Amino acid sequence: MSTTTQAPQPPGAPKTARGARTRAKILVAAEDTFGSLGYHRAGVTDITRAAGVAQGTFYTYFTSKEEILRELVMDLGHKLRAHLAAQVIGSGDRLEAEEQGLRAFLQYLADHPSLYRVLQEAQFVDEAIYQEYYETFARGYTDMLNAAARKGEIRAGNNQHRAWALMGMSHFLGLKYALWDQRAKQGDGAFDPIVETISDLFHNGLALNGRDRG
Amino acid sequence: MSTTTQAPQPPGAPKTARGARTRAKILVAAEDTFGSLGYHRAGVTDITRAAGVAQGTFYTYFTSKEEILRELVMDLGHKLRAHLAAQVIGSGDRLEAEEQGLRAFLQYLADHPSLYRVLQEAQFVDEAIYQEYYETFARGYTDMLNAAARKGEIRAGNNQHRAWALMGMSHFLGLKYALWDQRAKQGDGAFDPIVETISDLFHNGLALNGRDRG
DNA sequence: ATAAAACCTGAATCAGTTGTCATATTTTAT
DNA sequence: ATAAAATATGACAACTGATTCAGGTTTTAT
Repeated sequence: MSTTTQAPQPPGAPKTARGARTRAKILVAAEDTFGSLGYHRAGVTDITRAAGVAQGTFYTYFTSKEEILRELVMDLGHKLRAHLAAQVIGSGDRLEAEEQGLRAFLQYLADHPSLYRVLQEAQFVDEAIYQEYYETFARGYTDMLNAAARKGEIRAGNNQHRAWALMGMSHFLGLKYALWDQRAKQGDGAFDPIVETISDLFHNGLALNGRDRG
Repeated sequence: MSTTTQAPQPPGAPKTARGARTRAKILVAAEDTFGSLGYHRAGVTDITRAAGVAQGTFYTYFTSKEEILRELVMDLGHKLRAHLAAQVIGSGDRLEAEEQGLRAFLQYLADHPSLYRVLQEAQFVDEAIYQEYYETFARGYTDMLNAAARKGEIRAGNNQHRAWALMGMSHFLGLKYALWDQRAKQGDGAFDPIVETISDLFHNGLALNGRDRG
């Protein structure tokens, strides 16, 4: 048999350049629409209108509104991780990478506010995908911290706990300063004071005297 | 005129013991129902069924499904703050209070998982109330850190940034360890290792050598 | 005891949604 | 050039779920 085994395309995959274009348009429109209206307020109608196609076309490529959200979440996650990874290369050590990473994250959020909304709302539509998103992130983060600890760049400690704590810090700082506080999102060094505060925490802790205790 | 000026009751306020009871039943039922089904999946029907009253009764006390969510958010916020405040009195200094507070928060979340879901979902129903919740929290937190800095209990630094960072840490640690990781939620010291990790961060930072830099 | 106020009921209304389908158009392969 | 496959259309079926309302029941005040 001529076994030119094609990678089994998912059901709604386009088989034409035009189809691929349309699918992509819908995806972008969904990101915008979910981002501004929110998942529940956004109807499929709103998405297709924004994409400039008919309602029915949506169902040529996606089986449901929920499915497109899932795809969006994975998409945005990949993009963010790629962006952060790119911004962090060239850091001398882990602590420097943390600073760069935080800065890059805040900037990315300010530039792509939809990411946040889509992701956070996904939590209540399909909790599994939300968990997976953060567990994946945390796994990578933990590994990096473990490597840094081996290299003697950071103190020994439970790096899984730390990874979740650091993700939480970034998340809330982003929420407050990149999304809610509009002023000063412009300008390249807009987030420097925040990064500086966190850097100080990493280098010196919060206690007045950096000594150990019980 | 006999000016016995009553505090102007909100529209749907009950005027009878029975009414107050019913209203309370609905509120509790709403917390449970939103908590387990989520805001959107939970119908008013589900709430009233859980409360053991007819649909129509709901609208005797609340003007909309959205309104009861708002009330719930404020309610839960008050309860949580009261709980944390109570658990933290008797701490020697701010750092000890942070540890106690984190432990108490994690335990509270494990015991009242609805809090989290209701609050996070409120974000997409009425963003203003969500912001207000955290801004209120942050304000109090910042004040406490400022006071601690004056007393020399913690390093000088931007305490607003720190407040948001600390809230984020708690939030994510709670998400992961109090809500998602089921194992070991029992037992009094279940969260001790986590608190220990964060305590170490506060006392010694993340860097290997607690020296200052640039 | 009785009228008034408060409270409760649940069927009906009403606005909006997702997802389907028969049909029309465009692209691809021969 | 032409048939087959892929893509696009938009009206519509089927359903969901919030809110209303006219009328019954319980509580309160006199």
